[in-house]
Amino acid sequence: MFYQLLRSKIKKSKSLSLKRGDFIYREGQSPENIYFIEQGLVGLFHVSESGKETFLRVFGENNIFGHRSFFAEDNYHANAMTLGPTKLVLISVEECQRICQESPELLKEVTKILAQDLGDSELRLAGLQDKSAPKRVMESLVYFKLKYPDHLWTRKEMAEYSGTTLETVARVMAQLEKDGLIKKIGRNFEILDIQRMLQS
Amino acid sequence: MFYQLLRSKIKKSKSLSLKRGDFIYREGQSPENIYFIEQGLVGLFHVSESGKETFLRVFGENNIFGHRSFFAEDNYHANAMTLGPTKLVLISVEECQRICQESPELLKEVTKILAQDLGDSELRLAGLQDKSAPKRVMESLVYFKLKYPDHLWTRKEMAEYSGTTLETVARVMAQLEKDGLIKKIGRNFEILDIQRMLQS
DNA sequence: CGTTAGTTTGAGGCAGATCAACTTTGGTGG
DNA sequence: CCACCAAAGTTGATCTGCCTCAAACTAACG
Repeated sequence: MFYQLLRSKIKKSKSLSLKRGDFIYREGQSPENIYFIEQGLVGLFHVSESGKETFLRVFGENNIFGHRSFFAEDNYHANAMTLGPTKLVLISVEECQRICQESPELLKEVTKILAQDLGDSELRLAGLQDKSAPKRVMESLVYFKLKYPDHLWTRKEMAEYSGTTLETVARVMAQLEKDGLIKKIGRNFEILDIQRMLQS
Repeated sequence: MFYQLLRSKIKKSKSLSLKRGDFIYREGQSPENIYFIEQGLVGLFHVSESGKETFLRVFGENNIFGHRSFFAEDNYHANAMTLGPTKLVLISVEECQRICQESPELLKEVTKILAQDLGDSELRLAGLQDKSAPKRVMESLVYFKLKYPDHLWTRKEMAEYSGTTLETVARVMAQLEKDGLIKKIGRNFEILDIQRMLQS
């Protein structure tokens, strides 16, 4: 596995414990570390001039983040924020350099992750053009529930991921419950019929 | 430079000459080559079920394409099509494997390209949410004209890149000409005031 | 100079954003 | 344990940007 290989290569690192809503880094900063998630959940958000937020990527346990900027030799293009209590391992850029040189195998794994994420991002870009808002919301619900079933996702998070507004997410969810596709439980929800969620 | 390093590492390759509008590969196919552009221009397009096309990336001289799928170990997620007469060098996946192993330095360069493209794609994703159609069109005009000034870009290409329709592109361009920001020359155009194009 | 691909312009409609008011949830501390 | 309150969610009404459809026009190539 990727993360076991990575951890075995780390000689020097720092740890960091955070609560929900803490920022790990902000757009525009130059990367000082790559981050490994030992426990918890992190979201990557872009905030535009007008204040509109876009939810770019989610990172869960054993994922890394902050690597894009490091490899692009770029400043961060978005904000990284915890979505719940989180324990991180910080790997300095110097350490990253060393690890990459020492283990081309590991470098290739990171390349694979970037290539997959680029594909995902471009398919989302395309989906934004021709899929209706309800359809995008449904896909997001499935994505979040399958990948991170234990997290309580807010309407805002799901809206910013699917490229809509929280009102639209609420309306779509109300309709989906009427149609028997999901069941709302307090602020949480449960998917009753994944098949129909994805095909319609 | 990246492409000189790459070319020096290639031992075995094929060449291919194409005219405008030829497909190099199609969505869903499994990658058999990575492609290097010796001369010409190639566009990467995603076509959705409903038939809507999205222009994902442009590749010019000394660029590679097809690499994302190779590294993601994925099938192609889009169609690659020539935008003009083009001369390609085909590098088989076996050859790619060999080159990556032989030159981690080159691998790191490819990783950099992927990381940059991921950043670009995510910023476009964010821009699609909060920038108006006219603004996105203006940014696309600037992008295309600066990067590939010699190519005659169609309204359709610019629309599919900026996430609008050709009608909207035509309307925006008419207004821009009225405002003295661009000058239309036949089907081509010229930017008169880049500063104002980007700030407004 | 005919043909076709590309472009322009107009009219109309609608999906979904926005604004606003109200309700619910669930954590906190008294 | 309950009352309170801020945060989160719901629902309705309105409004508009831009897509869609349609039709006429024009560039550019053989």
